[in-house]
Amino acid sequence: MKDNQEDLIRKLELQIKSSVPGHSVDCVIVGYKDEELQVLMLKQFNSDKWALPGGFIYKNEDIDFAAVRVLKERTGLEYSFLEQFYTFGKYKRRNIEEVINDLKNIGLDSPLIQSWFNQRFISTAYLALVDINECNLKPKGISNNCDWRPVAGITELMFDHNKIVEKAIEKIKKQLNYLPVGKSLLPKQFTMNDLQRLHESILQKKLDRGNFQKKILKLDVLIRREKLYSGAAHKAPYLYEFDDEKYKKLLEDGIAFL
Amino acid sequence: MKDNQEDLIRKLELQIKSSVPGHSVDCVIVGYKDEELQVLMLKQFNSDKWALPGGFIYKNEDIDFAAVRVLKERTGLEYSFLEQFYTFGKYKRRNIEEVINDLKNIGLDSPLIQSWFNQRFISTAYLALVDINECNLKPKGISNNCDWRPVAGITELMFDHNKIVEKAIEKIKKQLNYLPVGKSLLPKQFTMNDLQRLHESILQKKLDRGNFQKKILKLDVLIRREKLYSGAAHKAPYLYEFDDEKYKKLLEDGIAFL
DNA sequence: ACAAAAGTGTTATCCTTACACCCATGT
DNA sequence: ACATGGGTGTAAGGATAACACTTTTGT
Repeated sequence: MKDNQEDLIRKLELQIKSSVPGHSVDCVIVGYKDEELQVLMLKQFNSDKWALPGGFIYKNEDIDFAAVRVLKERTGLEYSFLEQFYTFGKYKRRNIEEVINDLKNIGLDSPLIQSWFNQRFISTAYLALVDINECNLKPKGISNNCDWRPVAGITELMFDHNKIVEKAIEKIKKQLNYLPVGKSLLPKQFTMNDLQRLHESILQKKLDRGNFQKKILKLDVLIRREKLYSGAAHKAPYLYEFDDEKYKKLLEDGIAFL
Repeated sequence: MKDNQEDLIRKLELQIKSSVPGHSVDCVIVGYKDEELQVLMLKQFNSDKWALPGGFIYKNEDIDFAAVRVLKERTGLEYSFLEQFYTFGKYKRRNIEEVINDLKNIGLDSPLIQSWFNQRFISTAYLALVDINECNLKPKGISNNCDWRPVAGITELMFDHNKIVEKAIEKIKKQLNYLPVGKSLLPKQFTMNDLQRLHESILQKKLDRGNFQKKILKLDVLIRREKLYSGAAHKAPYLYEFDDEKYKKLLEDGIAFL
């Protein structure tokens, strides 16, 4: 137990020494489960508050790649939708006392670590859209707890992370207008109803069934597969999947669909 | 002359000491003149390349405010459209040798200054839309030249500034779909033709005169004023100005007009 | 009178919206 | 047979795009 702690301290110090000071990345990793958007959150430092997964930027690393690294570390995913969306740089965005306290509580208070976390940090935030079923959550390093939290039920987070999540969700809403986000958030095959409920849960409003279907199909990015017999007492719905070719083309052409 | 140089060095060193290391802001300040979008650019350090106006972030200053400060320093404007749009953090985004060389050439090579500019810098970029007629350009500090450059004719800039400008222009195009940018870029009063040409120069395509007029007027944010007699041999056009109240409301409601 | 550009009108077409209708399925 | 939800159809209204017509102005 003691050794483990020493190990952690040495590891963290090593990371600190090879990272850019004063700047971090935070990832809002969004998935979809139980008909709700979910954000991957973790409890760091034994804190009582949830926080976004984040990381430091190695001295010779592009910040975009730091975000890719964080995403992979937490979910195991290598390729996924990932996009920078805002940089949070308010002078007092972090409550430093809180951090130092948590560090002490968990016994990670070497001088180097203390002075590192005592800095002002500017954080660049990234939005990732992932298929939850493909994620391999692994609590790592100083965070002992890591789980999906429904967007609607998010309470007070660490620092300014509530604002970060808020801005990320806004971003998704806008994305929806020119990007069929289902490709990233749903499993490979899904029913039209699945897709509609996803859109409804993002837009927070009911959509007309018939019109939704027509609109999506007119985009010409879906392939209709065999029917899904769910065992329910009604017509079996078709399964759909995205046509990779056409999806790619849609992205390139940057076509609006609103 | 020597004293002046010493002064500059001391001033710069003072600024360096009170700034956050490794992070800067760059402003793409966009105006409209001669039927073209124009970007405010400057020649720093006697370099042969143009660069965007930028600045460092004081240790106790929000980054947003650093951008406000840069905008004011360069244009004299206090209130204007100003929005963060991207953070550029590639490891090798700046050619450090180039900078050090320029610093030497101009005689600004104290050890502190050298080591400061020798750092990796991550830069958060802001887009400002301004009315050129209201700007008071003032070359200041280490930059001896400062002027409006037409977007179309921009050649090779310092560092990754070409990319920054490119992304800013993309942003404006998107803005145009839900924000009548004329409010920020045109003088208080203008003709419908002025506004149309502005839109055309942003979208890089011709628009139908009749349809444009109807579309804009339907937005219900313009007030029609007296006619403008230009002395030309044709019907005099009306002057228009934005209705501040309705414009504000439009922004709040976030109404799309595409 | 005429050219030039401003303001307004007309029409066909497309897209959106609301809702109705029929179809397949398991009980 | 029937309730349930899936797929498709229709008609009204609104937006868009192309283009024509009328008006005002200085020469």
